[in-house]
Amino acid sequence: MTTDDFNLDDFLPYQISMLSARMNGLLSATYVEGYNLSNSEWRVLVHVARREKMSVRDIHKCVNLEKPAVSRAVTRLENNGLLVKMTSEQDHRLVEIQLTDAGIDVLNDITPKALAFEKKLLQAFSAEDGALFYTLMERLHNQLDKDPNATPRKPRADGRPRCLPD
Amino acid sequence: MTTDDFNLDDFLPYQISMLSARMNGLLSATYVEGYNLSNSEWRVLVHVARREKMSVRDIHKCVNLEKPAVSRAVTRLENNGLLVKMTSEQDHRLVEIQLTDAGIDVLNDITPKALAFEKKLLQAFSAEDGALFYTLMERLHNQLDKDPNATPRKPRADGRPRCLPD
DNA sequence: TCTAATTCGTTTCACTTGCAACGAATACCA
DNA sequence: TGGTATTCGTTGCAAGTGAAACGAATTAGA
Repeated sequence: MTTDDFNLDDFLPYQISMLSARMNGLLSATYVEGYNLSNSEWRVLVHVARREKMSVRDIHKCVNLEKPAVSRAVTRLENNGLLVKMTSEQDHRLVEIQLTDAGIDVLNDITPKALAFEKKLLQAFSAEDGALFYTLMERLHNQLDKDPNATPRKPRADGRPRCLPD
Repeated sequence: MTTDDFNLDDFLPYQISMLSARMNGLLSATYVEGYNLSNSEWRVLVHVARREKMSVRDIHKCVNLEKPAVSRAVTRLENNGLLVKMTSEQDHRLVEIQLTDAGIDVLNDITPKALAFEKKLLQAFSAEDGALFYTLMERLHNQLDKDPNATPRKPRADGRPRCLPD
């Protein structure tokens, strides 16, 4: 195997990285529109919407963000009036994060746009291909799980237990 | 559409972002191993291997890196003795970048590891599924191309013309 | 030929990020 | 109960990134 034969463009991790960058770059335009939200802030906002009294740790556990990133995003969002932060009564280490009405408004405005963006993307696929693509991504995740050095996958945040506060 | 119905985990851009992050995070371990190369530096190194007398602009045009990122990566690689930089005779603005023997050695060591990593990932797929996955990614790229705000896709760097210095 | 526009690579700046360390609060356990 | 460990959120720090600006070199056009 000589070095010359290696072609970055066909290299799977690079391809996915490129696709991700393009896609998320374009998506940013959606939620930056008017509100100037960063990617991290949007993720936090979306996740906090799931439930009242979310803690920084809850968010960190579910969304793919480091603890400091969550902390800072929350601070910025609070400064912009989109959420409020109160120290928990039961455990003074914990912070209870909650959307404000303004935060809810913003989210209600942005969410449909984000979904429309996704929908437009998915027009590239037939219904079966769309499902297949998700399946294939899932297989790659499973393959990554086999490597102990891989970043562990974040649990799902939806209805099923895995991620809601214990 | 209420905000609560939105599930980040099923959101295509987020999913791809997660997959990319996990995959590239794990890959980094490969080329950091012993050489302490950053992602940018590895991309530059790989690309420079394609041809002698590569310029910063050539790299920027092909690899998905901003010009300043390329410039700095090249500087670091030069300081580490993996490539040399000479101003072009014909055009004094241009820089001619070229791997050193040390650079070639490093690349010859890392490349097979990177390919092995990719191969292991692809074990998640049957041969047909692998090809299909690439096809589906291609369709997503095409869909992104339709949006004028999307970052234009970098041309391929392989034998076929698109990317080699004009 | 002489000036203006363009190109190339670098630098600067503001911003984000990941990692480690820290103080405060709580849990654990002899 | 008292002392150690652990957990939580924040902060500092070093490094990386994107956008704009800049100087040097070249090209284009009057």
